[in-house]
Amino acid sequence: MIVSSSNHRNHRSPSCLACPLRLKPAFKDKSDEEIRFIQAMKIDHRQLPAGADIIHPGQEDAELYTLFSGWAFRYKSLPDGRRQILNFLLPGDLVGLQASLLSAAQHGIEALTEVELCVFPRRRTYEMFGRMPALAYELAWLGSREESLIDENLTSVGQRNAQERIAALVISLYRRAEALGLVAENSFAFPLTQQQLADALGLSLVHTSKTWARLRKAGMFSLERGRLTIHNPRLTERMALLFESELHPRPLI
Amino acid sequence: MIVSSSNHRNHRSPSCLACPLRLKPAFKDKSDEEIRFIQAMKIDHRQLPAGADIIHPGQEDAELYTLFSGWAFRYKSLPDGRRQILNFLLPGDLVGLQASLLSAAQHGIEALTEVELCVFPRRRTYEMFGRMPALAYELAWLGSREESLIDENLTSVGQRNAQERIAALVISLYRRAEALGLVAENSFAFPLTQQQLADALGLSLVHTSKTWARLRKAGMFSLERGRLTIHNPRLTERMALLFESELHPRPLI
DNA sequence: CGTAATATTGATAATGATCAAAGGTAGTGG
DNA sequence: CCACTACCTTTGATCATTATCAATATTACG
Repeated sequence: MIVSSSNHRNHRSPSCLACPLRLKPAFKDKSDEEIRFIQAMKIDHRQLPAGADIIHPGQEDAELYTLFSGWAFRYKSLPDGRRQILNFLLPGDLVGLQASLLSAAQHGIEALTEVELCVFPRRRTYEMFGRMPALAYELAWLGSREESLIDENLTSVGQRNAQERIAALVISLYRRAEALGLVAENSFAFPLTQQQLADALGLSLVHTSKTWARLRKAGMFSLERGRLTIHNPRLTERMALLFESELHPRPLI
Repeated sequence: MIVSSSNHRNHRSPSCLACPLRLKPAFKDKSDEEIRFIQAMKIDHRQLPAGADIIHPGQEDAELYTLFSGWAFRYKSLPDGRRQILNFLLPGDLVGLQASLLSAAQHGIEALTEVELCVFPRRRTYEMFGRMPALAYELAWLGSREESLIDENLTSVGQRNAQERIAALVISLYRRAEALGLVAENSFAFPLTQQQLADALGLSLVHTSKTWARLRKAGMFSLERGRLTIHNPRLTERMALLFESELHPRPLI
């Protein structure tokens, strides 16, 4: 399913000034002028069902989006069908910055749940750099933050074993959900299938299922009616072998 | 070894207008005005030996660099010493964009060979966004290109087997060297140790050595006096399972 | 209620990790 | 120029983790 069909246009487009995402702790304060500029740039507000393609691999005219609600993921596929999920996108995340700066998308982006997207014209990205440097800087900042997330995933897949990878992924999503105010009593909505987990972790479906079950039975977390509860976040962080950059001016070894 | 020591300052700082990197096919044309602005921003030209830290993990005041000559790599370490090499940096690449936009470096950057760096003040990055939007856009573009490289590495480490990973890494470096005009008769300078290869591929040193030897004996490439020759680049690309995004509007599966 | 998608489990195979030891190579200093 | 050292590479043997195959629950949904 391709985004460009207009059936999903939502005419009750919310005002950016009143955007609920502005209230979240994770969001920096923006001036009203900037918000008005964003509002003027916004050309659409779209709703898409779970499983929809937001950007398909190779697409050359991908617009720039902001994820207003729901989850999505970026992925890359090999010619034989294997695919790697690169990172997950949560509300407030920028969608398609890389695709709109490069001439063609080197990856796909798919809606994981039903999503709402704010749509901005890629053609005017360059204009924005000229007229709203603070926003352009913010864009670059968001891009760097995404890169940092991918760095973390690459480190996971390259160096951690199955248990550690699951712990790292789960705690990373937990922390992000927490920053958005989506965590209540250590639990948050967790819409991933095990196939998607496997594709993100670089593991087979079967091994993912077994390791997931083992950690669940060991009491690391539980999953009920689509909500994941992390019983001891700090412990999970330690099992994921997180945190080193703060400690060592030079890598240990 | 930390970069900030001034022993490595080189007072014969070359003019940006005459920068040899401007001549390379990979570089877009910039106006003389932009080049003069870059020249004015440039505060130093540094030389560092192989193995030197350019940015260390957690560093908060990392400057922004351009790699003038030599190779470097970005990496992340786990508390127990395992490390993942995230990507390699070749001449003309931006060094430390992520570190200068985020409050602290989430990774380290190390010189792989002796390097020369052009140094720009991180404090003035923001100023540049206001005064030279075209350059700011270029910066964001370079950042996206780096992210795209990491996406590719993550896909490799998550989905490809040892042979395919080696083929993919080797061909990726080959293509980048080619774009810089560093390839002659299918061969280019290749300064990596097997430990660094292993850390980039997410494989053990021993398995890397064995697989590397197997591919060498199978005739994929040869390595003599520090130069790698790829005997059949197209074939190597196919063995790496490269290229799908151009072909499929939707992933096969 | 039936059907398709998703999750679980057991058995076996393959890939890659670890351990250990021995060659190479380059650089240093006598 | 040789000997010494440190680092890097190669190789064989064994072990562990993860993949694959196959069959059976379970859940979600029209």
